[in-house]
Amino acid sequence: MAGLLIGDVARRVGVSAPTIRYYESLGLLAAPGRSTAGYRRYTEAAVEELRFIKKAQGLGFSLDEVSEILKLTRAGHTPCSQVLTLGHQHLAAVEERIRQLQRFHALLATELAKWTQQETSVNCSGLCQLITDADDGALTPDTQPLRRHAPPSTSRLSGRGRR
Amino acid sequence: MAGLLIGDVARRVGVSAPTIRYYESLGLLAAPGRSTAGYRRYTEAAVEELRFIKKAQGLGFSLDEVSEILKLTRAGHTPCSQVLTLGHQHLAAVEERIRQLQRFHALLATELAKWTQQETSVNCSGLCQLITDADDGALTPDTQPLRRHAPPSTSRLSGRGRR
DNA sequence: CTTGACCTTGAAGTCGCCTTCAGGGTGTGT
DNA sequence: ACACACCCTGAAGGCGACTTCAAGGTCAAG
Repeated sequence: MAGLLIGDVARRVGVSAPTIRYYESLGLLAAPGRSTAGYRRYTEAAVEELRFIKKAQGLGFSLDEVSEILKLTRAGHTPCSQVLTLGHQHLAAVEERIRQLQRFHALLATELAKWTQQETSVNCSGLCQLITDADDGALTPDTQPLRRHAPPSTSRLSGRGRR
Repeated sequence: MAGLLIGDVARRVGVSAPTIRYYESLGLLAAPGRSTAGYRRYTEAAVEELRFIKKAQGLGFSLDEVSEILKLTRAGHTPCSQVLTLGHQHLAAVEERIRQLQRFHALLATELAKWTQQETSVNCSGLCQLITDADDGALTPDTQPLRRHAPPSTSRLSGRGRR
């Protein structure tokens, strides 16, 4: 009656309970009320805030940025112009990244095609030509390694202990 | 005369000296000869290897993968079929990532456009609408925050101490 | 013979975003 | 009375690719 338990919120929003505590520790999520036993008791508003955080994160904002936005919001300022600016920055970054990846894609596809053809004549003279021949033009200074594009993590589902 | 010092190699390739040592510690880069004083002495071949590593990395291979490729190469096997397999995997991953980013881009652009129009009516009621209104449809489970797209790091330039 | 820019090592710190652990309390059904 | 699923805290671990630190040794120029 006194509100949702952390696990309920977690299940509703689709994050883990420790994640929620973590957000609270960052000051991202306001500390909720507590039951006599010390259990966190959340309101629907808190669920919405959490959803907001997740959504913002999904939109490419870092937790730091989300934190900024929320601070401004809570301080009464409408942070939307800042959000807009950040948003445009993100948009530009995304565009750049897409272009980068497309160049890379074309390059990789071409190389792979070349290689699949002359399959037998494997002239990996010292260093594999596939890579050595790569056109530098497609490479940006800090091309990202495409991290975790298929992580065997059970995390996000967080389907631990249902009742 | 005995070869390049680690700093020379670093400057030539555009990485930091510790990075080179780090690669060596990973077994990525073969341990070079040493001067009587114990200084690493590199050959041009080593510079090429390092360039190879950086290029492979730029192509989206992780250091682990680069390591695999190099091990196979050194073992005399032409790793090209493996590289080919890895390459195809990367191609698929890149395609997926591009699709993801394009969905994200469309979403963000739409939201920004909406927002730029009704600029004045900034009704950030509690939580910024810009984000709250975002369509869930485009958000993938693990959309990546596009980390470090403009970090104030002096790292990569590594213009420390020239003589 | 000192200065200062280089080199050496191993260990620890950084970043972002959590997850996992250890050790313990709470609340409900049987 | 007991099991069992939940809750609490603070600390530590993990990923990937490095960077930074501490505490020294080396070498060429002035």
